[in-house]
Amino acid sequence: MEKKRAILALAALAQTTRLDVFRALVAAEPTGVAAGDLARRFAVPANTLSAHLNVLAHAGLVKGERKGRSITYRAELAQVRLLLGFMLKDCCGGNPDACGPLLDQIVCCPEKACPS
Amino acid sequence: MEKKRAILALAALAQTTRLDVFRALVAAEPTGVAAGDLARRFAVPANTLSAHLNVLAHAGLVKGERKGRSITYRAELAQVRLLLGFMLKDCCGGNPDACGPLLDQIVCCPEKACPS
DNA sequence: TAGTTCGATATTTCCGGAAATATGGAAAAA
DNA sequence: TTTTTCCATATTTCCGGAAATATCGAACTA
Repeated sequence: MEKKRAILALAALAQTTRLDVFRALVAAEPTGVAAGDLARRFAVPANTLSAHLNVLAHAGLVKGERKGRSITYRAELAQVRLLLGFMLKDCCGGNPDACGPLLDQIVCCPEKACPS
Repeated sequence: MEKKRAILALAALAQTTRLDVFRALVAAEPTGVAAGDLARRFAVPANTLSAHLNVLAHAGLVKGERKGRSITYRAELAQVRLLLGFMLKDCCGGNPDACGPLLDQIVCCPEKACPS
């Protein structure tokens, strides 16, 4: 991932409502959530939420698809993967010695990270 | 890492100069770099860089220590670790099925991630 | 009806000039 | 020699203008 897109993604996530929405969409994979449902869930006006969704979409982190009258948004996990890869490269690539303890302490799904 | 601090960190990194500086400091671990050297390297006025360093420090991503008349800044790898953990938790914790392919494709130091 | 776009306002962020603060070296004074 | 004074360097703080962002009512669209 190039720096420019990484900055877009970081900025998109650096806002309370957007981070909440994004987390909800990741958790809702692969089904997705309608924009209106998100607006209700987080008590945000529809137009404000629309603007936030637009920022997330512009960063490539989510994608909307019309489903009848409503529009279902889904998280783009591939983009998340690229973003995390970019950030890890900054640390590990820039300073390999820091990589070991860094990855060791990441507690997420260690058994899947090491498919023996 | 709590959400508030994660947002601070994401916002701190979502800016070209700050991301550049942060990357340089990660690469310069554990020695660190003086503020003035960073200003020269990235051709940014001292006061502007000082403001950026302040944002990074407030987010806990870097830390400055006086060394004589200059101030040496260092990256806080522990905080980076927390931030990456937070982001991974959003994906893996929120949707464990997405975790496997996500971590599999992270190319950083795979041999260290899986210390057989 | 569900969402988006437009337009206006409030707030925040970015930037750099000017001045203030901190440190230490070197010369001058006691 | 010790202390003070002065000066140069390093960085931060203060300030305001310009640009970007956040928010929401109202109109528009699918």
